[in-house]
Amino acid sequence: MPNAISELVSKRLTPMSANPVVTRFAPSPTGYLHIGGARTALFNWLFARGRGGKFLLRIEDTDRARSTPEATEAILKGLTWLGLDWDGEPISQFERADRHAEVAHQMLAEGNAYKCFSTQDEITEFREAARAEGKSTLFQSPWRDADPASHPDLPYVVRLRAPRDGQTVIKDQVQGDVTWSNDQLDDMVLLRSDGTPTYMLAVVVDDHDMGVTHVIRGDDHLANAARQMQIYHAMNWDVPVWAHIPLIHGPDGKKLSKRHGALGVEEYQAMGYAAAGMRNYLARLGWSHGDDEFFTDAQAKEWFGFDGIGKSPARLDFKKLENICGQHIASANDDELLSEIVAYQSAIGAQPLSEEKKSALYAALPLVKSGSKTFGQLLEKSHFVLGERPFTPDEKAAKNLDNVSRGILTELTPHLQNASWSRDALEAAVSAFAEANDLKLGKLAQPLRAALAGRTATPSVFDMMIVIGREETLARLADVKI
RNA sequence: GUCCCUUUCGUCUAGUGGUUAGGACAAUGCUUUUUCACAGCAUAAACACGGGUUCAAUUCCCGUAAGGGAUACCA
Repeated sequence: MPNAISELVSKRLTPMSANPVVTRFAPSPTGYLHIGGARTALFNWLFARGRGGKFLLRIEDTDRARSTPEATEAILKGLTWLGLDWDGEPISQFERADRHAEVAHQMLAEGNAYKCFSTQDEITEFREAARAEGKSTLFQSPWRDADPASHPDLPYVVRLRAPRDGQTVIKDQVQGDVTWSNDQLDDMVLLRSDGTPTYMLAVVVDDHDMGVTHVIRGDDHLANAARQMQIYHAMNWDVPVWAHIPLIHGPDGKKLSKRHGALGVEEYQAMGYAAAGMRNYLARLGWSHGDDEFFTDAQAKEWFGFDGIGKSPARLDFKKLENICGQHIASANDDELLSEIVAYQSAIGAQPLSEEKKSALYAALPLVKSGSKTFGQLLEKSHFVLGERPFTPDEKAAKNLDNVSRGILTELTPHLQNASWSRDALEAAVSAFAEANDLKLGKLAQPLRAALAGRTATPSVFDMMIVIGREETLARLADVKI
């Protein structure tokens, strides 16, 4: 009996970890890249990149009915937006079906697997009966020990001859030691009756062939790890280090649904979040490094490890996401910020900015980036350089442009005409005018703001005047003149 | 049904056999301010419950409850 060993034990971080790290992200292309998948990818990326290892991509497209090239495209696009770069070409699991079958046949030849001729109807019937009686629904194939001479000439599946005694323990980096009694694990199907490999087989073969050293994935796979380990053992292959991370839940604590959070990452891009902020927020969800909340990629790569990963599922909190993104926008380099904004606009299908507007926006970035949580807010705040004369004030701004205010602005205009065009001089001129007319600065600044930007949320009026220049400032004031 | 996992402020989390249980987001109030925002200060806010073990339990053990996951010829 090849599987007579009574205990299968996976390994912990072993001295093997001195070898180069190889991680992988293995999405199935049945839809967009959702936020949970994105975080799994991020963790794998962080772990590999922080250790000079490789981060590979494998598309698990063996489910032909549900897999689409569009979905693969969307996933790659999502990862690219998030800034998670992978090594080499993505591997198609489907294309490796021959190799998977080869391994299954090897197991068959070595007696670690067997042909099972039970039909699905028979199995279903068995399970229903077992459930009705409250007994274990684990299917025990009658063919496990059948004499090959008795095999009928019918379609069959290949099943693993799994150990029935003893236990299987996964030394998980996040969950700790998790133990299954082997009698809880049935003889899983390796090859379907049409000869195609099952996921369980394909994952193990691919991870092995790709040289994956650390498998970091959602804890919905924890139970799979136990079964997969039996395959590793049957093939006498090195077992990777496993880390099963808790899933992400929606804000209500329920499983993610379309209503809250289970959006494609491209939706997050369209909502105007900065990719760096997204990475930071996602990394912080379920992982921590002391009290650090805001950090760079370089820090995350250096700090990230299994120790900091929590065991309980985390909820999505858009407020915090916004806050973190705002901090990243504020601290971003202007050139990178500009190109990210351009990408954002194209993602939401907005008119691309002219070169002229782009440089105007670039000049305004230092003024608008500190208070903006999303690119949408940043752009809105930048209206004073992006809009065209004559500015149509929005509702709130219009309130600051009643006849009285416009009269005041008309009187103020000559003082600005004569002022030298520096921030200090302008501020002095406006303050002096306010004082002379017994006005509070705010009384004056609000209409001025409305005239210059047509908005109420803008940078300082003096900063705006510097950015748009004397001529434009005076022209905008002339536009609202009585 | 069976198996596995989880549980610290509303949320993300730090943390420890003896702490005033810390931080962040959100909330509230105040300060600053030419608006929004930013910033600063302050307030409120948590160890799921029940048993043990212990001089001492949020921390260790056992239950209970609640949540989640797995139980496929899906991935």
